[in-house]
Amino acid sequence: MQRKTQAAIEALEATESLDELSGFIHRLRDILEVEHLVYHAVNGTGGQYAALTYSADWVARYVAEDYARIDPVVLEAQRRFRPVDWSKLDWSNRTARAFKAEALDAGLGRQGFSLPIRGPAGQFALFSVNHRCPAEEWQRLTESHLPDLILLGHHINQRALTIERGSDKVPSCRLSPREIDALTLLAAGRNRSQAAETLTISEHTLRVYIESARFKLGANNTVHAVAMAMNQGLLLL
Amino acid sequence: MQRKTQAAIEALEATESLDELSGFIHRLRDILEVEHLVYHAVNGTGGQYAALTYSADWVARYVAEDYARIDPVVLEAQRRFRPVDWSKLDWSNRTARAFKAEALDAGLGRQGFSLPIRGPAGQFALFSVNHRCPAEEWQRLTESHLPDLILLGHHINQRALTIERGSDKVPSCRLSPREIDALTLLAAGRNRSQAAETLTISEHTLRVYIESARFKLGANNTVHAVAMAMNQGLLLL
DNA sequence: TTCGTCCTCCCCATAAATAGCGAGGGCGAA
DNA sequence: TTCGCCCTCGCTATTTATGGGGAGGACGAA
Repeated sequence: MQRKTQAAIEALEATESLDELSGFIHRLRDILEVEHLVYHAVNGTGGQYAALTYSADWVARYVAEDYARIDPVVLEAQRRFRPVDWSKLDWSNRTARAFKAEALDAGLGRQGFSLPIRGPAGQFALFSVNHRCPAEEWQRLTESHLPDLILLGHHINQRALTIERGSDKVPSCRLSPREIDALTLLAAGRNRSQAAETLTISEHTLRVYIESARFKLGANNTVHAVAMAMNQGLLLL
Repeated sequence: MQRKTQAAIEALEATESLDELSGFIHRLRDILEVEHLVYHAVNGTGGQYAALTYSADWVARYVAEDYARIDPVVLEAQRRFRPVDWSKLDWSNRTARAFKAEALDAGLGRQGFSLPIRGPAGQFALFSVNHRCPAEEWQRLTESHLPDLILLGHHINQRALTIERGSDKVPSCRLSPREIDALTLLAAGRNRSQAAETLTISEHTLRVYIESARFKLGANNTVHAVAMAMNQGLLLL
């Protein structure tokens, strides 16, 4: 397995476009001998990209119905660091059961897990493996392959980031220290007068920083500026 | 090496407190036979924790001078997904050179790299390896050990999260879909009337959602609420 | 059924942020 | 040295957000 992973990662490095990445995902599915493989990324500014082996029908329905909002796997993975085993989630409520029925209908296997991956600027991706086998076999599979899959997931994400913007680095404008201070304090919940007091400057000066930051970031207003700065990892809080 | 990593991860699972984690870092440093090892985490709400082998003096100075704001390694790692090789950074400007001189003075080796690790709710950690050896040897070391170190870093972070709050799950309040919609649009730069128009509801209704979200999140104002929601990964944008 | 939560709508007064005009000194790069 | 950027301060007017009070229907869980 380790050898296979190494080979897969090397093949991955050769992918130059999102199409090739999709092809890679399909080949990797065959190599791993599982039912489905999904890489799905959402970047901090709302752009989405997926490379997956699900049927086009299921993908279309998932997107159209905005299932990401109710999919228990997505909801759980967003709050966790560890891989999420699908069978260990709460499928008891009505929406979850309906969703699961639809998923099985669309050809998904009953076993699966999803690996949350987070990148810079609020980027979030899920690398999911889906399979059709007895629970014990699935248990063995996941335990033995998890380290390799974690590594693979991270490399895929890194590759996707690199393809998307030529590097995995977030392009970010430079804010001056004071501008960062100002936005940080606002993000922490202070209003302008409190923030100015904290920085021991006049409220007007603080305002100048906010305006300047807004201008640099191309933000429409303060809320927007803070959100953008957070997305770009400019605020240490 | 792979065997060592496996053993280390198993030992890691047995740590039950932050002190034990610190002890683990020290032992791991000896096992890896490197100069220094650092795990440093910042959670979304500003809490910090570090387990490291640096001298107490250097740590005290780093914290007192708020070096995280100027440390080129930290600044670069925040915008990247891949490990950051210290030697490949820009050390040319004045502050960076002064910082490097101080670091070398404090007993750090010239070689090093840092692995950015991101958890839920805006959590960010750096797992850094520092060593004292010729550049070519360092090159070989990093190349051969990188996969293991990535795995180790993630396990350490997971362990730290688990120790800190009993699980790696983020306790987060539930926002209703409309509340999420409202905050998301505000974060995207729209004002209330525009956001209301987008959602085809009255501006007043939108306001109710924002207030409700503010209340649930315990936020002082809208900017704060958006920042908190982003930190908790509640906004998909 | 009842309770809680969510979604939707309205008015009014006050607090806060935004937009516009200024000004001057410091400090580094070209 | 000049140009640009950063830091600092003041005034005024307008727009926008917040806080307080209401109200009703839908829907799911206990």
